[in-house]
Parts: sequence; structure tokens; C-alpha cells
Amino acid sequence: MGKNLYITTAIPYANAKPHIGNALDYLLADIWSRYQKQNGHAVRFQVGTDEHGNKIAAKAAELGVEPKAYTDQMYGNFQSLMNKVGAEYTDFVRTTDEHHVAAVQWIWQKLQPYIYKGTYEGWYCVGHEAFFTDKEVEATSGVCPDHQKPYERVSEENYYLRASAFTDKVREAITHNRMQIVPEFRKNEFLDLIKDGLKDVSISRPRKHLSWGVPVPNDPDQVVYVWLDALANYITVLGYPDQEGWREFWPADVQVIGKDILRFHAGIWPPMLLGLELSLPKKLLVHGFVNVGNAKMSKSVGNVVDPNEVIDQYGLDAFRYFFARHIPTQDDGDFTWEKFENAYNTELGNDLGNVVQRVASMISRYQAGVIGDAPQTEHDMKPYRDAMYALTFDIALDEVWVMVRGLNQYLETVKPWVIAKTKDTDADAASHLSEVLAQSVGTLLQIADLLVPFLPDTANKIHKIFETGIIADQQGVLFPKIHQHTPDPRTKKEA
RNA sequence: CGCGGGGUGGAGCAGCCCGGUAGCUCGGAUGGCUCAUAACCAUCAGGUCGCAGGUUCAAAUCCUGCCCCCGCAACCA
Repeated sequence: MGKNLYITTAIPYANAKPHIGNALDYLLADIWSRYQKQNGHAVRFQVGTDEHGNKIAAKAAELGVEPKAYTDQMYGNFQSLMNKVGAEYTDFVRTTDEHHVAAVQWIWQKLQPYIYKGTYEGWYCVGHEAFFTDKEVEATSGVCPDHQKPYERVSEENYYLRASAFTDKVREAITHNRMQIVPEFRKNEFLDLIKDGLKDVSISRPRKHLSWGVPVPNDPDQVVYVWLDALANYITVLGYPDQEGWREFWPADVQVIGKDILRFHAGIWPPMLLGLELSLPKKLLVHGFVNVGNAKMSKSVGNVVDPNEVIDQYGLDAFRYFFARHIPTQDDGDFTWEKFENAYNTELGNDLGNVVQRVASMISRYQAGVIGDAPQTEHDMKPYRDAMYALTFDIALDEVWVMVRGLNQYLETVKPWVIAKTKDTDADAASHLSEVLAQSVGTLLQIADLLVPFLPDTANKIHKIFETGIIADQQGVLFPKIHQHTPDPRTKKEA
């Protein structure tokens, strides 16, 4: 058995419905997790929701309920999305969990040597109850466009975390990949960002400006800033600091995040960990955004794609397939219904589904469903394994499809249907045919193994069909054609 | 002069580091086959490899200048 592994996903802010970006987090983490489990490792897989902060409080007030009551009804949306994308998570954390809150306060105490009180000064809008950057203030000529009031110069007392003290250690860890930022260009971006050193970060707010959050220990006027609170989830969910077991899983092997939150995970999180005398995570996997028709997804444009809709129409495995292979693991990707449906029909249907069908069908027809001995096939798995290790899941799937194509080409070369014509009169032909078909089954079973992390249901179905040595009854074909968004070739001919 | 990535046949990409047949997937055309989900297999379609120079026997690949696009730079998944 392998060692214990730990993977995390960003915890989304629970003030909105989950979207495709969240789904991507869960999917990538789940692929990695299933792959590791397949290879005999024990994997702990964290997910959760971030439930503190002004936006939550404001939304709750708007609805006339308590903040906690509000998040109680919101977090389930995320949980159901995780389940819907098939994420086999092991731990679900809410930042309003009692243990998490207590642990954050414990962490605050432990970090005391690196915490000091300072003054934050900036442009404040009373209507927003929030500070604005110089740039924003300048762009609006000093007047808040939403409230038609001038920004006020306000200073407030904050606690600060002395992140600057850890600049050298953090930079060194990133540079030498002890905390590896994947992909490399994100690493370089971040190193450039901190070339003048890490900045100390404000980690609290006066209660009058932030009412809904973890109270700062021993200071009733201050509330813990949400990022410190949120980042801590990765260890509190393991039971840190008081429950047994967390040491077996920390440091995390992979932390999956979106590109927008890299600087918190590379600039605040490591100083926190170092202050707590904990190891840094081994890898940060930074994925990009999903565009729709090359445009940014946004509610106002109305081009938001709901992952639930995709899954409901095409099935879970089709969803996982497209977002794993056609949205590059480490960069932005593009979704359109046409692209999706094309990939579904051609790659899943014509390539994979069809080749499974044709092999199964030949065995049923020529050998009454008896497979014979499926030999261990000897395809080169290294490119696939390398891609998985490099966290380029899209490339790994490319490799699987090389095998799928290869099998179709193999069949075309040996022509089992030709051999079958003489098998009744030629004993050699019969055994040759059996050998060829068994060989094909061997390849399909291997393909199924490689698909386990990506298309668990499909992999399982393929196994079911062939594993007993006799072709099982098939419940229809694997990926039946769907033409909702693309022309149907069967009707096109008539035109 | 902020840092970085990129401009390759209709679309999306690889190749460039280690110069010398321009490759892959999808789409299109033709042919083959009939085991299969109107599928599969083969071949072809001939693209100034952003522009202009330079180095070289030879450059998509190295050097210089220019044009254009994008990411980060700013608490946008």
C-alpha cells in the first residue's frame, strides 16, 4: 500500500450559485484522487464552503435571516454539485463549523509572534461599507458611483501578519519547487510579483466594518479577516490542531485553485504555515477559466453555462470527458455547445463507444460470446503516466485516444470478419480469430483502466462487458448520438 | 521601454531549446470495407510557418527591428 495522500480544492464563497469554475475544481481534484486510489494510495480529498464576510451578512440581511441560517440553505448547492460531478470527496468543511472557528482562533494565538497591530488607511465608502483602491477612486473622480457620495479618507486599526519575515523562505520554496506552482508560467508570474518581497497582510477588521466572522481572541473589537479564516480550512478540516490524524495527511500533495486566487495561496498561506511551523503544500495546481465562445462567462452577458444542464443532457462521463480533455488542465479553455456535442459524438461515440461495440459484436457473432484468454497487452503507458504526474490531464486523455485509434487500425489490418468466413472449415483460422479478438479485448480492458480516473462509469461498463470471459448483455450502446446543437448527418443527406 | 506567453493550411494545436522531408486532431474531397453508433480504415486536399532584414551551403527553427493578440500587474471562479 502506498502512503497517505491529500488533495484540496478552493472553498467557494457561499453567496451565489455554484458555477462551472467550481465544478472544474472538483473535477480536477477528483481525477487526481481516483488515479492515486487506483494506484493503491489512501487519499483524503477536501472540499467545503467559505461562509463568513460582509457579502454573506448583507445577503442574509436582505432576506431577513441570520447569516448562519442563510449559509445553511446555500452550502447544499455546492455539495450537490460535487456529488453531481462525481467527486468522491472525503471531507466537507464549512468555515462556520464549530471546530473550524475554534481552530482559527487557536491558529491566531499560535501566530502571535508574527502578528502586530497597525493602522490601515484608505478610501472608504459608507454605502458599501468597504475600502476602495486608489485606482478605483481616481477612476470615479472620488465619488462612489453607486451611492453618489464622496469616498472618505478613513484609517482603522488592523492586525497584520508579518508575511514579509518569510519572504526568503517562500521564495526559496517556490523557486526550487519544494512548493511547486504548476504550471511553470504561473510560478514565474508569482515570483515576479514578489520580487520586492512579500507584503505584510491585514488579517483583521474592526467589528463595526465586519460583523460576520471569527472573533479575534482577546479583542472584542476585531474580527478575523476572511482570507486567514478561509485558508485555514485546509488544515482545520483534517482536525488540526487538536484532533488525531492530521499529521498523516499534511502537507497536502496537491492544492487545486483557480488562477485568480494564486496570490493568496502562494503569498499568505505559506507564511501562515511557516508561522505555525508546518510544512508547505507540495504542489499548487493552478487552472484557468472556462470561456464560452471565447468570451468571458458572465451573468450580465447571459452566456453562463450551468454544469448541471450539461450533465443532465449528456451524462456525467461526457461532462467529465470534455472538461478534462478539451479544457486544458493548466490554462483557459473554451466551451460551446457545438464543440461539446462534436467531441461527444465523434470521440466518445465514434471512437470509443463504437470500437467497444464492434469488438463485442464480433465475439458474440463469431464465437457465441466466448472471449477466450485475453492476454496482457503491452502498450507503452509511459506517456500517459508522465502526463498524469505532470498534472496535464488533457494530455493523458490524448494518449488514451491514441490507443483507441490504434485498436481501430489494428482491426482494419487483421480483418477478423474475413477470417471468420473460413473458420468453419479451417481450424487454424478459428484459433487465429479467437486470438485476434482476445487481443482486442485485452486492449479495451487496458483502455478502461486508463479511463478509471476520468470516466469511472464508462470504465466500469467496459469491464462489465468483457471481464467474465463471456460477453455480457449490453444495455444499449455506450454513447448514443445526440444532435441538439449540431446537424444530424442522417438527415443532411436528403437536402 | 513593467514582467511573461503567443502569432504555422477552414478551426484548434505540435514542431522552435539540439537549424536541413511542415506534423496532429476536427472539418472538406475521394476511395476501401461491412464486424460496428450512416460507423471504421486509407489517400488527398498543396499553408508567403505575423512583417522586414541578418547569419548560414541551408531557418518555422538562431540574431536584430517592427506590427498584432493574450495573460499577470487591480480581493473578477
